[in-house]
Amino acid sequence: MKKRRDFLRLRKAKTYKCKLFAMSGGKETAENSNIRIGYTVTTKLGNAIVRNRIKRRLRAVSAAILPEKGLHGFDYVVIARRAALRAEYADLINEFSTALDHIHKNRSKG
RNA sequence: CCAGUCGGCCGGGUGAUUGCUGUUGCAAGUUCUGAAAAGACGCAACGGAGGAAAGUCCGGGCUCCAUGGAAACACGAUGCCGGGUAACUCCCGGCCGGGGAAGCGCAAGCGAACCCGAGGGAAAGUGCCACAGAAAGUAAACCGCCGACGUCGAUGGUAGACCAUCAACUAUGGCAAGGGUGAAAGGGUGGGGUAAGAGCCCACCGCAAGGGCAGCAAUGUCAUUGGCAAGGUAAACCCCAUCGGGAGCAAAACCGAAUAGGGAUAGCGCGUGGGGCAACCCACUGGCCGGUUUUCAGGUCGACUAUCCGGGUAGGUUGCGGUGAGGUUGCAAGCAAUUGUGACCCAAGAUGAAUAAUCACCACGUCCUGUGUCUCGGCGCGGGGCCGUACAGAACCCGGCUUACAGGCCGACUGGUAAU
Repeated sequence: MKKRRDFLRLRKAKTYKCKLFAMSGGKETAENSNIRIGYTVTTKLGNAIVRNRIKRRLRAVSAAILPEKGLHGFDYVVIARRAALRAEYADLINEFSTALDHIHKNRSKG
């Protein structure tokens, strides 16, 4: 996602929080359209070097998991926390997967 | 060899695997996204951060807007001199001032290397100078010094009045040398002089004035004269001189939905007055237009209805990757900044923002340790720990400044020690 309004639309969506990041997600587009994801890394987390590194790690994780576990028509927003910089890759994978399960649960209602 | 100061440069390497991004080539579809504009998807080759890319503090290029003349005022910037540059508040060279170990001088002071300086004007004006101190600027007098024709005492002339000499004390008197306060006390040192003192006088130092000489200049220097007048602060107001349009790539150009506004034409006949049947013409008045004001000149605008048209917003493409104040390098000129000229080269282009990750080996530093050597603290060679390898990410492009930075390399200067 590249537009600010896409991010704002997910502010009230279902959210999963952990030490590494917070993830929001919801069904926003048609059933057959692509999965979309956006990353929020604020200036509080560090300088440009640190922020770029966090975004690269999160992209690597989502590229590994989303093709399998992501749902078409869903938008996701990942808000990074400082711990995401130094966390083990395996921990990131686990938390990311848990977050997706949490968001997808009870999706028939909303 | 050691220590210090100043300046310049570099700022990890090689390989493998997996990714990201751009360009080019090939391939591909009645494909996918989108109303459109436009974009996405495959394979291969090649390219892919910095010395500060940072802060966004100056100066330019570039883009758009504005830009009639004159005068005054205001605002902002700059501020020793010369040179460099596209330009600068930058750079180079010089001058001056301040600091400054050794040294010179009785002293005041002078003072090479090196460091620092927003370094025009304080003998136009105004303001300010805390605390302390008597006094902070038309000087003044706390302690202090002097001291009569005054007071008191002694001695003498003659017992007294009175007079003379000496000592002490003192002022509505003289002084500012010494003490004390302060960041700063109205030239300094030495001598003469005096009741005590004082540029009161003299010598030297400092200062000022006009002059000679040297220098493009800032300025320096020489003698003469003056006789000390002129405390500091302009990064307080101010004065003087010089210079100065605005906004920025979210600039700007092109393509281009919805909705709301805009323009043109027609109708109606519109701020005031006059003419005309009317269209319209003339005059006057008002609003708006440059930082402000004045003046001359100029431009522009005014209600309602209908029809038609096109620009702009969201979004997209270009701008934007390249012949450029370009890079590498040689020669020449110059103390230098820099300039001239020859040869070779063409080098990231993202936009929720690529340039990375993992592993192996090496490199450097550090710690532990073995060993050789000598001037006994280093240096050389070897092994290990796996500890450390910074600051930091282009965002239209250049020139500077400032700030951050693990570690390393080179050069110059000064001083010390040893040897020749």
